[in-house]
Amino acid sequence: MSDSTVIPLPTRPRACTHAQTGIDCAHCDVRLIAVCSALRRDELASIERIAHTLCYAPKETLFLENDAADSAYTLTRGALRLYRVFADGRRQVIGFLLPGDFIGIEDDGYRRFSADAVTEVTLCHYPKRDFARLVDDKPHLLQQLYRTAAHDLIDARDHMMALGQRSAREKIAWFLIHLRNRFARGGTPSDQIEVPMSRQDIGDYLGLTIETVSRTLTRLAREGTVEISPRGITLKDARKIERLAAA
Amino acid sequence: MSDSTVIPLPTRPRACTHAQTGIDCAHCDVRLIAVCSALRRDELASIERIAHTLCYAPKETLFLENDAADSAYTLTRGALRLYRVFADGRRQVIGFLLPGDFIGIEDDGYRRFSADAVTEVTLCHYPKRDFARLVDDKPHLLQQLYRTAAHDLIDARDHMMALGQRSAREKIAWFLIHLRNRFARGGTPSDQIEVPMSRQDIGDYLGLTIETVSRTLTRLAREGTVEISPRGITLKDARKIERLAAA
DNA sequence: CGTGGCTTTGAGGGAGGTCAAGCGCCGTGG
DNA sequence: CCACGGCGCTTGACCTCCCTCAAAGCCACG
Repeated sequence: MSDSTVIPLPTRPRACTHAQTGIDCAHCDVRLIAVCSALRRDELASIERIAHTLCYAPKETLFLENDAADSAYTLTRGALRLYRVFADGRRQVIGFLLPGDFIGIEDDGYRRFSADAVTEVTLCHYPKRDFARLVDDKPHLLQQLYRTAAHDLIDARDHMMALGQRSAREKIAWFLIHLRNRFARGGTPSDQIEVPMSRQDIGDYLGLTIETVSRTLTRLAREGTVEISPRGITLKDARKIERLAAA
Repeated sequence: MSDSTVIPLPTRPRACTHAQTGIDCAHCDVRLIAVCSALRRDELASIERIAHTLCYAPKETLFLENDAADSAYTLTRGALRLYRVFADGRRQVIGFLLPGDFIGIEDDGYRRFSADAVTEVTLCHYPKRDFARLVDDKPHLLQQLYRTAAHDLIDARDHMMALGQRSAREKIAWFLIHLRNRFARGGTPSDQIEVPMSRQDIGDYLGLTIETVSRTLTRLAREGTVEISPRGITLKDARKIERLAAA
């Protein structure tokens, strides 16, 4: 994100074409991994009542840093990018969110980062007020939020390790392993990794330029360690990548 | 932390010489900023009952990554260093803790980082079991812990910005401003900053070598922007440092 | 007064950034 | 249907910032 001083504008969210039918938590894909997993089956109605579904197209912006934070979200489909930018345009991608992830933890009133859609995304949206009331009402939901925050902290510190100590090669390896494991979320991780984000995104996530990302990947590909395809990367020698990532 | 493969051993904590008298939360220096600020005056006895005071000398280790996490702490005096190390000895300092800071958030059973004393420190120590029971009992304490976690997350992401996007010069400037503001904690920040940690610590905190830290500081000093003394740094041109740090 | 730890300073090299050009893919419009 | 343009990715040449290696200075402490 070197040059472009174009400021993205928050996009008006749109009702999803496939979401004519309202919220049905019991059959939600992320029921078991999202924060709402803290709610018992008979409590689901209380969150269904305050939630509604939202969709964004790739590149659309959910919100910008310093916006008023008047809603929380659970991502149910697609991938989001969270980031902060310096005045001069340098961008740090804080993280990529995948289905089951939650937004709404750290803001006391205003957002501490910007968020936009990497792919087509679907979200479960909660007005902040209603959500806060719900949390007040259900202590186990607060506990779940606390666990989520704690987990995010671990993630952030892993990320710090990568940014501060690893070489470009190690950063890329770490990114691939990290992405693979997150896609798996408990299930068996596949070495065929979908990579929906651009080189620019990856670079800004790892503190590298797009050229270095590209060069490093092609070098790994030439060595036969990975295989690069238009919308994904396959680990041909997962062990080697893991070793690099652990380093 | 390039070479040394010496593994520090957790140190047996010692009763503090000046702490013969047991815990007295009402007169605690960090009463208003620590997590226990969530407790009403009449609730203090419940935490005094489970807490006791601990002291460590500089360089002593509280615990290591992967240790069982069977206690939580509030730091009441001195400075701690939290860090993780790679197998090959590379070290990332996660953060420095100052009076009022809390340890005990992110571990589900074992520690995610190591911690040791930078200066002489005093801690308020809580056995994990007792502390957990207390939290279960007091929802407002859980809320406070949640806020603390959220705040730590913001901190971690600020740190990520520094590690990923800033030059050596900007990193140092950011570090100085950051430290100054944390020492102030609401009060008026003084441009005379105590810097108890070594160049090695600062380097590992910022993803730089000690040589780069040293060179960058002396360059700032030669420009008259800062003044370096044995145990501290004075900002002679705070504006300039702030501008660099914001970058 | 010597020894060891921490810091500073210098010289040299290399990983990754910068600048620039070219390629492949896809959507658009003639 | 093909030409064109734009965007994202790759590749190359060059350069710079920071790392590496080495030596010397400065305290503090025994």
